[in-house]
Amino acid sequence: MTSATAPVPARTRTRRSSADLVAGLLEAAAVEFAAHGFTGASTRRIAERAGAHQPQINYHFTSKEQLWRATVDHLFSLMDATLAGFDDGPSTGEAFEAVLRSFLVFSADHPELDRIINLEATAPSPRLDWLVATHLLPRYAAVSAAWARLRAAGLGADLTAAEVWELLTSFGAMHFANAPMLSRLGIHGDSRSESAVHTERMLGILMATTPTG
Amino acid sequence: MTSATAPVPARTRTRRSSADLVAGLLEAAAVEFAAHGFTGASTRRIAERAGAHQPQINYHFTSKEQLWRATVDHLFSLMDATLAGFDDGPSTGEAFEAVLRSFLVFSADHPELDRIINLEATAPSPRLDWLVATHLLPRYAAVSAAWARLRAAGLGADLTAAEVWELLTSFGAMHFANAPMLSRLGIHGDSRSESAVHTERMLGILMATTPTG
DNA sequence: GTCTATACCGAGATAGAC
DNA sequence: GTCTATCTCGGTATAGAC
Repeated sequence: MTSATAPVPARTRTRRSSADLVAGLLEAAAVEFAAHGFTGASTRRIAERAGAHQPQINYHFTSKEQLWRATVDHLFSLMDATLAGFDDGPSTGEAFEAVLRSFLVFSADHPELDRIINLEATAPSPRLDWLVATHLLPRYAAVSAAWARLRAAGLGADLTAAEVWELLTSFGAMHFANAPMLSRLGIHGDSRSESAVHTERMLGILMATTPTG
Repeated sequence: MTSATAPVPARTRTRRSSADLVAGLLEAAAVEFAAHGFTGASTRRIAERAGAHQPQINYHFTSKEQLWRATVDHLFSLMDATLAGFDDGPSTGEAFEAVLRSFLVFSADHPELDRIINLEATAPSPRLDWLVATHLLPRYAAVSAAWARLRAAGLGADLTAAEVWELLTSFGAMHFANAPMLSRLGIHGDSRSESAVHTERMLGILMATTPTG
C-alpha cells in the first residue's frame, strides 16, 4: 500500500507554458463545444482532453462562457486567415468563386465552427446575441455587398443575398458539420474528392453554371 | 387550514389523466430538447413547463433518454400525418412538388423536429444511431426512390438523391429551425408570406424551374 | 398505479496553498 | 501568477408513501 495520507492525484501532466496550455484548452474546447453545445459540454471533459485540471479553465478564462467566446473568436480568426482578401470585395465572378471555395475548404477542415454556430442558432441566448452582433452581421454585410456587385455585373444566379448566405451556411457548410449523421445515411465518407464534388455543386447552384460532372 | 404536518408543497397542479399528462410532457419535451439539445435540456424544466414534477417523467418514461425517443417518435408521427400518401410514391412532378410543399409547411409549423435532428447530427451517440436507423434511413430510401422515378420521367434538376435530401433538410427546413439566428440577422420575420417565398425558391432549385419572383 | 420526498452524482466556481 | 483542494448547486434517478 502507498502512504496513508491521500490517494495520489493523477498528476502526470507536464508543466507547460501558459500560452501552450491556453492553446490546448482552446482546441479541446472547440471539439467539445462542437459536439455537445454550450450547456452539453463540460469544462471537466475539456480540461481532461487538454491534459489539464478543470479549475485551470476558470483561472485562464474566468468562466465557461468566456471560454466559449474565446473559442469562437479563435475559430473565426483561423477562418479569416484562410479567407484573406475577402474584405477587399471580389467583384469578378472568378474571384468570388475562389472565396467560396476557400470558405468550403475551411468548413471541411474545421467543421467545429459551423457546428458551434448551428448549435446556438435554434434558441435565443446571450451567446446567440453576441455571436450574431460580433461575428455574423459584419460577415453577412460583406457577403451582401459582394453579391450585389456581382449581380450588378450580370453574374450569379437569380438569388437574394439572404438566400446565398443560407445556401452557403446550411447546404454548403452543413455537409461537413453534420458528417456524423450523413455518413450514417451513407451519404458521404469524408473523402477529399467527395468534398470537391460537393463544393462544385454548391458553386453550380450559386453561379447558375450547369456543372458537367 | 390544512394539517400542520409539513410546509405545504407548491402543489396547485390539478390532477390530470395519465394520457393528458403524457401528452403535455411530450409537448414540453419537444420545445426544450429543440432549444437545448439532449444533454442541455433538463427534465426539471420540461416537467415545470408541463406543470408537473420532475420525477413524474421518470415514472411515465423510465429515463430521460426514453423521453427523448418518445418525443422524436411523436413528432415524426405528426409529420407522417401531414405527408400522408408519400409512401405511395409520387411519380408526377406535381405530386412530388405537393409533397415537398407539405414537408416545408410542416417544418415551418413544427421547427422542433428539424432542430432536434440537427442538434444530434454533429456528434456520434447512441441517439444518433437510433435516429438514423429508425426514422431517417427509411425516409431517405423513399425520397431516393421517388427522385429516381422523377428523373427517369425527365423531370427535376440535375441533382443526386443525396443532394436533394441535403437541400431539403438543410436549406429547406433549417430556414425555419434556425429562425432565432436568422431573425437576428434580419433575414426573416416568421411571416406566412415569407415562408411561401422560401418554399417556392426551394422548389425552383430542385425542379429547375426558374421562379418569376 | 401514481406521485412526493430524497438520494446521489457531476456540474462550474472559489479559496487558499504554492 | 498558477494550480490543487473543496464548496455549492442543479442534474437524474430511486424509494417509499398514498
